[in-house]
Amino acid sequence: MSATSDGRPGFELPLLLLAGFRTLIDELHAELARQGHPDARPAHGFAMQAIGLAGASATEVGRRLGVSKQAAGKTIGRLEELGYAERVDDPADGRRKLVRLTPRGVDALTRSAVIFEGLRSRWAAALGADRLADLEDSLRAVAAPVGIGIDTDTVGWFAGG
Amino acid sequence: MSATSDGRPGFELPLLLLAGFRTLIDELHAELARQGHPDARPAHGFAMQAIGLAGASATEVGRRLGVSKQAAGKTIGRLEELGYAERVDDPADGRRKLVRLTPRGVDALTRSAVIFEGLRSRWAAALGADRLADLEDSLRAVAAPVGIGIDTDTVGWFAGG
DNA sequence: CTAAAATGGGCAATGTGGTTGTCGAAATAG
DNA sequence: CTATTTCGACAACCACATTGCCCATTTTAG
Repeated sequence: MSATSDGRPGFELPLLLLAGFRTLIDELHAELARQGHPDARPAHGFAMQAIGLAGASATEVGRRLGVSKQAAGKTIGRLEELGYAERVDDPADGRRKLVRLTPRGVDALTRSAVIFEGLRSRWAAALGADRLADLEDSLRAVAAPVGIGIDTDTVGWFAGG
Repeated sequence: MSATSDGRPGFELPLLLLAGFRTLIDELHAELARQGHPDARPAHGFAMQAIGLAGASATEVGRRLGVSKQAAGKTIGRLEELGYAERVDDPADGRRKLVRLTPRGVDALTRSAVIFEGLRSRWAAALGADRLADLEDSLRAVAAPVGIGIDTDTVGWFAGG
């Protein structure tokens, strides 16, 4: 039997993946808001992840996120305004400015990791640990690889800048 | 053993879901571009889905997409420019304007459905039909429900307008 | 039937994010 | 010491979303 004849319309699959993603991110941010980070947005989380605990240059952040350095610079500026990151001059290179997470930024990142673990545990409890592991394995097999430095040009990608 | 101790970091799950979604949508649009719709964007597809073959009012489209009527109106304007939709006065209600897909819009929607079926078949071949079905079942169980009228305020949701 | 309320659609202003182009300052290559 | 490359930022512009406001029309209330 063909894979298209088992009664599941093909367009449902992307919707389910998106719904799963959104569910996790929404719950993350709801919890993050409760824990003192009400103004953190998904885009900020990805950017902070790209900055990392070690810090990085704006260009490097852009590279990790898969966006232009200008876009990265703007997002970093936003994180600065929100108190999540700061820019300091690189003593070794007068052109560069090292972007570092503030303690508040580190706190947000740390809490996010904990919350994500909790959410995954919830899914594991609902589905069974092996079914969840299988789901992850499956996605890893068919989806384009995701690294630590994610691809987060999701906004522009979706809207089509 | 706890679900958090099986070596899989929690933050990978949302990334995998996003990667899966993006993979499908990217491949859809690559194929759509080959088939005569090079300027169709993901957002347009969702909007056309919301308009549907029967047509709808701008307000209704906004409701289905989960965005304001102004936002829906602007997206519809965009679809008009691209030749995918058209606005006609509703003879029964002078306030309303019925948004309808043009033949080109219907073509894009029809082709999308076919392409999605093909993509799902590819996944089924790679994973096995039952593993894919199980993946869908799992997501259906833990993710917020997705209807026909999807939630596509994904852009603003992500960026935080 | 007329006046008030609700509804549909569009305009304007604003916010967030992304893009390309450009430019000055600093590092590096020759 | 020049020439090129790289970093970071500014400007202009696009796409999408939001809220506030306004006008036309339909519906509902009195």
